[in-house]
Formats: sequence, C-alpha cells, structure tokens
Amino acid sequence: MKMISCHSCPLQDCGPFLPHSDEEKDFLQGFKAGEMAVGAGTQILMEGAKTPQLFTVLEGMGLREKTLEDGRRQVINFVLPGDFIGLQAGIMNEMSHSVEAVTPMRCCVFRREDLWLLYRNRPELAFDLTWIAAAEEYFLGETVATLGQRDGTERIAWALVKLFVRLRGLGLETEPGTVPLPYRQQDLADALGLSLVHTNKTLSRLRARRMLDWSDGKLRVPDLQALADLAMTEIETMPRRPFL
Amino acid sequence: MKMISCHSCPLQDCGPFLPHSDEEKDFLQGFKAGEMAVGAGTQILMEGAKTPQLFTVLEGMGLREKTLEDGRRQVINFVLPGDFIGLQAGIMNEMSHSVEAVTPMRCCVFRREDLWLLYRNRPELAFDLTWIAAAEEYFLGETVATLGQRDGTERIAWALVKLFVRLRGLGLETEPGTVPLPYRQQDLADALGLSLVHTNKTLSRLRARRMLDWSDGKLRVPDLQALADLAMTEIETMPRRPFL
DNA sequence: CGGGCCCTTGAGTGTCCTCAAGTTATGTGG
DNA sequence: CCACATAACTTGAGGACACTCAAGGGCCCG
Repeated sequence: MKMISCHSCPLQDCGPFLPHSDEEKDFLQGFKAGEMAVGAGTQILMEGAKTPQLFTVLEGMGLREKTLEDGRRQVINFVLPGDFIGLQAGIMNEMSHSVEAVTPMRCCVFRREDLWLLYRNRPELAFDLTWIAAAEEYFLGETVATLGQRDGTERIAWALVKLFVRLRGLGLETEPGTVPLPYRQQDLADALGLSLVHTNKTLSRLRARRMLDWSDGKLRVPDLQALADLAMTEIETMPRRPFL
Repeated sequence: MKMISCHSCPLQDCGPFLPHSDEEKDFLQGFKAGEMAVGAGTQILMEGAKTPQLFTVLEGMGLREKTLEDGRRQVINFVLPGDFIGLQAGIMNEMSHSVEAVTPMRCCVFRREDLWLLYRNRPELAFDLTWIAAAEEYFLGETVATLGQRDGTERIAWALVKLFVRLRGLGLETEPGTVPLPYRQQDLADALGLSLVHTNKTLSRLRARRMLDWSDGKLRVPDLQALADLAMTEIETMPRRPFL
C-alpha cells in the first residue's frame, strides 16, 4: 500500500478536524516517518516503554489501558480515528498506559526526536499539541467524575453516549441512530470499573427499556437525548479540533 | 505585600522544580500580570468559566472539583504549591472543573492573551506547558485506574501515599513521616468516590493497624513502603519538573 | 466434532451505602 | 460567662447495589 500524503490525508476533510494550511502540511509531511498497519489484538505501545514513535490513528479502533500489579485491568479510553497516541512518551519519556488495537488499525508514524523541531518552527502546531493534551485531560476528568459518582446504569449510559457522539462525529453513523462499536462487553466493564456480569445485566435492562441495543458490534440508540438524561450528562458535540 | 520577582521566585530553588535560565526568567517576568491572595474557601476558577487568567500556586492548598447536574461532587485532584491552574481555560477557552482554595493561597497570575507569545518566542517553555498537561493526564489516568479497580482501603492508601510523596517532595515534611494535610475527610471521600462514613471507618481501621494517622490536619505515615504495598502501588518520586 | 471466546443467566454474598444519632471543637451573641 | 449554632468527626444499624462463583448457550475455527 502506498503511503498517504499529508496533503491528501483522509482525516483532513473529515467532519471534526480543523484543516491545516499548506505550509503546515508541508511541515507535517517532513515530520511523518511512515505508516503502520497492525492487526486486531496488537499492542501498539507498552506501559513503561520509551518508544521513539508517535502516532495518529488513521483507521481502526483500539484501547488505552493500564494494568495493576496484580493483573487487574483498567481501560482508560477508547481509541478512535484522529486520536494522537504516544504524546506522554514523547513529552515525558515514558508511557503511563498501553495501547492495543481492537480492530485492524492504520496509523501515521512520527519521529519523536523531531518533536522539538515542531516546537521551534511551528508554534501553532505546538499549541495544537497542548490542545490535544488538555482535551485528553478534560475527558479523563469527566471519567473520574463518572467512576466516582455515577452508579452502574449511569456509567454505562454515559460511556455509550460519549462513544456514540464521537463515532457519529467521525461520520461513522451508518444508518440513523446506529454506529459500529467493535468492542467486547469486558472492555466496557473494565473501562467503567464494573464486573462483566453486572455490565451484561445492566445492558440487558437498558435494552429491555429500549434505551439502546448493542449487539453484533453495532450500537443503536433510538433516542440519544433520553439516554443522555439517564446518564445525567449533556450531549456535547465536540468542537472542531486540531490533529496531527 | 510586594510582588515577588520571578528572579527570586520561592519555587525556583524548591526541591522538585527545574530552574529557569535568566532569559526565561526575564520572559516570565513580562508574562506575569501580578499576584493574587485569597482566603480559605474562595473559588478561584469556576467550571465552565472563560477566565482571562492563568495561575501558578505559590503557597497554600486547594482542590480541583467537578459538580454533576444533581449536585454530586467529585474532587479531581488536590492542588499544591507549584501547580499550574487554568491551562484548560487557556487552551480550550473553558474550564472543565472548578478550583477552590482550602487554605489561604497566594498565586502568580498570568495573562491568557500572552500565551501565544510564549508559544511563538519561547518554544522550551511551550514544551514545558505541554509537559505539565501530559503530567496531569498521567495522574488522571492513574486516578481512573484507582477508582475503577481498587477497593476502599486500597483507594485511601493510594491517595495518601500520593499526597505524602508530593508534600514531602515540596519540603513540607515537618518531622520524619509527618506532613500537613489540611483537608476534610469529606474531601478525600469525594476524591475517591466513597461515602464519608465509609471513609471515616476505613481511616479508623488503618489507624488501628498503625498504617497511618491523619488527625489535626497532619498526616503521619510510620512506614511509607508498607502503606504503598497495601495500596498496590509503587512509591514514585516525582522527577524534577518544569513550572510556570 | 472438540475447543475457545464471548455472551447470558441464576444464586448467594459482601462491600459499601444511607439513615440516624451523638461527640467534640470553635465561634457568636446575649 | 454561658447558651446556642455550626462544622467536622465518629459510631451503630440495616439495606442495596454490585461482586464472585457457577453453569450453560451460540458461534467460529481448526
């Protein structure tokens, strides 16, 4: 497969992302070291590793996750196209979590050593990087509030509202109210601090109440507002955001 | 009270912080808009507000917190000297959480409009800002894993290990094994997603086991390693970090 | 056809919650 | 100087949400 030029990056014209100027594209093209395609189940970044690479997801879905010393797993976030991964390793020399592909993924690869060039020569892109880090901080703050304060039903409703909105924003709504969601119930359970059994039963109850239907890797939400009300959250449409 | 010059900033020589070069100090001096002193209980930043200011904490302690629509409160983090607050408002135009002073606080104030100057003229400081955002993301990731995977006892042990290490790193260890901790049990409970009652009883049990003693605003930890083992966490000494 | 992975369902248990009351310390006004 | 109010911490009792254990079903693949 041929390497995609930044000038014809598929994310460029995709809904939620702010376009780059031609000079920015030129710079990014030089920053770009290559592309990486991995199969489902591949570990892309390892917790504690000092990898020399940064990635932007072009296609596919994955998970950020942490593992405690005794093996308990926490899913930190769901990784979707447009997400930037490896920023912590790039800035702080070490990842605090792993990233795993759940479907086949294709990523744009950057060289970590070139990061300082970006700060030196492209302040607007440096600002964008901080924006990305702040956005992740924003999301994790909400996650902390969810795990700390919401009960099981609210957690699941909250997470699925978030995922639905993100996926819809990426143009992945195949038919009205339906988006692909190729994760396992275990992944959602580990993201929300619930047991698999409880997650399963709660999903069943929500399905019976016609709030949502997640099966065959597809999430259907007949009434997003109703689900958001149940989750005690607002439907925030992501502002257009920078990437790369 | 006279305004402190960045050249004689009390944080400068304080343990965990990386020193600035003279040029950086000159720049920061121009960036600095003034100082702010507030009493205990003051709201410094409000969730959702678009404040024109950024702060670095010089003295005192506080809380970052989020409030759900129905009033439930989540403490996101404890704010200590050296912490930078308002970065989200600076970058994304809106705070995702509030910041409240718990003791009297003194903060260094910066103008938000000048932030882009920093990115344009001081790439190493821009890098530091991203570092700060990434460090906060790192911490929140650990918090998510704690709320999702650890039980009540582990959560409390984890939080108090973290606080102890941070406070000790700031040179606030008055006598061996003792640091000031002027928060309420309710604050810790809201940080960990536990009820006040359960937090109180768990603290009592830990005190009976001689793992820790938190009373009169002081935290005493006779054996930090033992507490860290209980929390299933490592004692990570913060690397020296940038500030301002 | 056997084995693995994921989803599903039932039963019993326990951690953590809520409700409620009481103690201590501090501050305020009569 | 004392009655009263407030805020934080403490302790007991009972209940519920979520957990673990266990077993079974559907599906894919070797």
